[in-house]
Amino acid sequence: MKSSRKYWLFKSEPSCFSFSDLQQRPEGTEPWDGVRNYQARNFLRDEVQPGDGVLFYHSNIARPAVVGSAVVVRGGYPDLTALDPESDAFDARSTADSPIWYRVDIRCGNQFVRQVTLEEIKRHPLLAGMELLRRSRLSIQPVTREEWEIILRLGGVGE
DNA sequence: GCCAACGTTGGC
DNA sequence: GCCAACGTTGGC
Repeated sequence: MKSSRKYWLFKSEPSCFSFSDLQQRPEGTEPWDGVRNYQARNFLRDEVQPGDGVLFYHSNIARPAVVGSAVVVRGGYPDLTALDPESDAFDARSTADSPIWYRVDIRCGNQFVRQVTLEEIKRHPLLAGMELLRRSRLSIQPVTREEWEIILRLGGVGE
């Protein structure tokens, strides 16, 4: 049985990696690496699948917002930055045989015509249950199909 | 830049 | 396995 498509929200500080950075990558594709939180890791390793939809969220700025969509093009595989002593995300506990951290690859979808701000999400009755409003620290979050559709519509785009 | 929330570490 | 100390996230 083919599992159905899932939807996610990925956070990024735009000063670190923005949606426009993603758009400028070859084929708009980038490994989503450096995640060092176990719950987020579990999603990346076990649940995020090729074809899943991603809401790209800019955090830690004056006007936090979902700014675009993306699609998963490769499911969970070991995050090799954990093995690289030169990397900021190096983790001495992780090894090639027994990796701790995982990443997925995403490809940019559409930049929103208008950003969907955190403030707007808070005010929207149908978005009040979003994980984003409850688990402030989680950088990879599941999103329902309904939330996905509403936010794309508010953003003024299809996928 | 402040600071509350909260995930992680490590002593016991 | 508890929990205090510590570090980081992220809204404001």
